[in-house]
Amino acid sequence: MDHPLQTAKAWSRSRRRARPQDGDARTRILDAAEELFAGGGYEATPTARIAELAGVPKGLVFHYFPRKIDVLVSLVDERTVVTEEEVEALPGDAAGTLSRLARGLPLRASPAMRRILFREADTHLSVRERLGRLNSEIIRRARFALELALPGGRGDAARVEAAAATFAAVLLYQESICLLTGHHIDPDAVAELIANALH
Amino acid sequence: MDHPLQTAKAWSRSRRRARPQDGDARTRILDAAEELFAGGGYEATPTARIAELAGVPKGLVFHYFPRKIDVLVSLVDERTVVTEEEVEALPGDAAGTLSRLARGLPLRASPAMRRILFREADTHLSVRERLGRLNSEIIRRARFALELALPGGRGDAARVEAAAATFAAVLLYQESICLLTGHHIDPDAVAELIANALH
Amino acid sequence: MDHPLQTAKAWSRSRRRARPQDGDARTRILDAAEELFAGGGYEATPTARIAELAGVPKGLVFHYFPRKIDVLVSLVDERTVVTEEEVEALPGDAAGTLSRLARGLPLRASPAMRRILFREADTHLSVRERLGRLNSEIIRRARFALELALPGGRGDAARVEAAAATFAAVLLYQESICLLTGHHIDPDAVAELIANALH
Amino acid sequence: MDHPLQTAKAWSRSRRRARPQDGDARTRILDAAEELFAGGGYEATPTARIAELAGVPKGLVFHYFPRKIDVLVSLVDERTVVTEEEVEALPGDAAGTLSRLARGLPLRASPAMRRILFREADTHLSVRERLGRLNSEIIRRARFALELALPGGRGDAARVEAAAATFAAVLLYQESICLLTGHHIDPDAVAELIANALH
DNA sequence: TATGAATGAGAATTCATTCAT
DNA sequence: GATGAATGAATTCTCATTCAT
Repeated sequence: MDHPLQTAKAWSRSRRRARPQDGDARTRILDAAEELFAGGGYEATPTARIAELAGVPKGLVFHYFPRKIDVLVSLVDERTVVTEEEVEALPGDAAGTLSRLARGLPLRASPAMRRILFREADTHLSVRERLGRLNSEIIRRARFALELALPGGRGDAARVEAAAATFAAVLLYQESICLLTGHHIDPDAVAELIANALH
Repeated sequence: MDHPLQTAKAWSRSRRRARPQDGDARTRILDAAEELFAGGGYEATPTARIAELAGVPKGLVFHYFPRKIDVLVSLVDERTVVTEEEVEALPGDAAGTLSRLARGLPLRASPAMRRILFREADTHLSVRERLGRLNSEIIRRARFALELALPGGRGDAARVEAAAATFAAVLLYQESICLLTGHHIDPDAVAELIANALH
Repeated sequence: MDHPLQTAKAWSRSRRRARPQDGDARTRILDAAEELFAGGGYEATPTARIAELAGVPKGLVFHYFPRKIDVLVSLVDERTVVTEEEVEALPGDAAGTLSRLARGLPLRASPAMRRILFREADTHLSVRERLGRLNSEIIRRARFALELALPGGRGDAARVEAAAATFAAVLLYQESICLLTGHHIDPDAVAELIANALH
Repeated sequence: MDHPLQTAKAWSRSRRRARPQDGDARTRILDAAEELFAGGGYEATPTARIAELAGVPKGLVFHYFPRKIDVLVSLVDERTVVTEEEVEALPGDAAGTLSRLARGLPLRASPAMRRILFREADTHLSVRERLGRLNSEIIRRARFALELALPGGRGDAARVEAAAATFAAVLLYQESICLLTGHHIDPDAVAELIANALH
C-alpha cells in the first residue's frame, strides 16, 4: 500500500528490508539512481554521481549495469509493478470504489519511480510501455467500478470511457502537477465528482 | 485556432512573417532549437546540432544565447503566451463553455512549444512558471464557467474547485498522455462529464 | 608628481582632463584596459570586457588597435614615460636625495600602469624593455646621489652599486609586495638606511 | 641546498624518488605543469599542452585536477614549502647571518616553482598566501639576525624592521629582477650593506 | 567480484578577429 | 569612422565506458 507522503528514501529503505537477498551494492546503486533520476532527470545524471550517492566505486556501477541505460531499465523493470489483480468493487458505490483505486494505485512504485515513469517516457521505449500498461490498467479498473455501480441501462459506454480516462489522467499526473505547478488535487474529491457525473 | 497537425516549422514560419524585423539567424536558431528540444529533449540536444540545423556557425548560438539554457528560456518567453482575456461564458451552458475552453487553450504556442513546455518544466524555473500560469488560467476559466452555469446559491466551492482542477489536469496532460500511451481523451466528453457532475 | 595613494581611476581621470585632444573613445578604451590589465592580467582580460567597460562597441577596439597586443603595447608606450632628466642631488645629503627619488620616481605612470609593467614583463618584450629602462634609470640616479654624497675616497664602487640596486629593487617592487603580501615598506626609512650604510 | 642551475625536471625527479608512491601520471602532470607555468604563465598554458608534455591523455588531467586552477594550487601546496626552522644566527655577525639567509631562502622549491610563486601570486589566493608566508619568514629571520647582532639596548625597532623588510624585498625579487631586467644583485653585498646600516 | 585509473569523443563555452554596412 | 553580427579555432570541462589488477 502506498502512502503518497512517504518519501522516496523511506520507501526504498522499507523495500530493502523486505528483500534482503539483494546485493547491497546493487540495491544502493538503484536507490541512488532512483533519487537522482527523479530529481534531475536521466540525461542530467552522471553515473559518477550515482556511484557517489550510492557510496560505491564508479566501476561497480558498470559491473552491474554495463550501460547507463540499463540502470533506468532495471529500475523500471524491478521497481514498478503494475498489479493486475481482480478489482474489488462494491456495486452501487462508484465513488468509494474509485477512491479506493486512488488510494491503492495498481502500481507498486515509490513516488520517485512514478516521476521517473513520466519524465523518461518520452525518451525510452521500455519506460513508455510500462506507463502505457499502468494507464490502461487504471482505466480498466475505473471502467469496471463505474459499470458495476451504474444502473443497468447502458448506451453511455462513451461517457463511462471518458470518466475512466479522466480519472486515470488525474491520478497519474496528480503528483507531477503538484510538483510543477504547486496545485494540489484531492483524488477523493475527483472520485466523488466523477461518480456523480454518471447519474 | 491551432491545427494540431501543423508542424512546428510551418507554425514558426508563419510567425516569422509577422515579425520580419527578427534577425534571421537568431530566429533560425530558435526554430531549430524548438524542433530539436521538442523531439529529443533539452538535455539530449547539443548546441552544435542546433547550429547545424539552423545553418549557422556554432559560435553564433552563443552570440545570441550566452548559455545553452538561455535558448530554452527565450523560447518559452517568446514563443508561449498564456492569454488572459475575458472568459466568454454562456450562463447555464457549462459544458459548452468548457468545451470551447478545451478547443482553444489559453495558450498561444506551436505544438512543438507545447511539448517543450510540458517536457522541460523540470529543467528550468521559468518553464515551470509558465506552465503554472497556464494551469492557473485554465482553472480560473473553468471555475468561472462552472459558477456561471450553476444555480445561484450553491455553496460547494470545494466541488467547483475540484472540478476545475480536474478539467485543467485533463487538458494539460491530454497531449502528453496521448503521445506517451497512445490513449486519446475526448475533451468534449470530459467537459460534459464535469458539467454534469455539478448538478 | 605621483601620489602613491591616488587610485588608478583618479589618476587617469586627471590625465584625461590634461589631454583633451585625445579621441574620447580611444582614451576610454585605454583607460578600461589599464584598469582590467592591472586587475586580472592581460591574458585573462577579453577584449570584449575592455569594450564593455569603456562603453564602446567591440568593433571599435579593433578599429584603434588591430590586435589585442597593440592595446598593451600602446598602453606601455603612451602611459609610462621613463624621465631621464638631470638628477637634483645635494652633496652630502644622500638620504634626502634618495627620499626625493622615492617620492618622484623617474616614471610618469599610474599605479595601475606600474603593476602592468611588472606583471606583463615576463610575457611581452616591449614591456620588459620599458621596465628595464626604468630600473636602470633608478639605479643611475641612486648611484649619482650616493656618489655625490659620499666623501671623496672611492674604491667602494661595488658597495655603491649594491646600495643603488637595493634601493631600486625596493622602490620598484614596493607596491607589488604590499599588494601581494600586505606588507608595507616605507621608502624614506629605506633611503635613510642605505645612506647610513655607506658611511 | 639549492642549485639554481638545476632544472625543474631534475629537481622533481629527485623528489619523485623520495615519494615513490606518487602515481606516475599525476606526478608527470605536475611536472609538465611546473615547466609550462614557469615558462609561459598559467593563463597562457592550455591544459592540453600539459597533458601532451606529460604524455597522458587530456582527460586524465581532469581526473586528478577537476579544474585547471587545481593544478596550480596543488603545485604550490605540494611543491613549495616555507621552512620555519630555528634561525642559526651568530651574535655580532649580522652580515654573515643575512648572507646565509640569502644563500638558503627558507623555501624548499625548484627554480621553476619559485618563478611560479612570484608570477602567479595574482592568479590565486593560495599562491599569494604562500608568498606572503615566505616574505614574513624572511623578515622574521632577518629581524632576528639583526637584533642579535646589535648592541643590547637599541630601541630603534623601526629601523630594524625597515632593514629586515628591505632585505626580504631584495631577496624575493632578486630572481625576478634579474630575469626581467638582466640586472644582477649580489645578495652578499646587500647583506653587508644592511648590517652596516644599523651601526 | 571490486576498484579506480585511464581514455577519448564530444559538450559547452570563450574569444580574437573579420567584415558588411 | 563606427557598429555589432558573424566566424571558427581553441579551450575548459564532462562523462560514458574500458580495463588492468
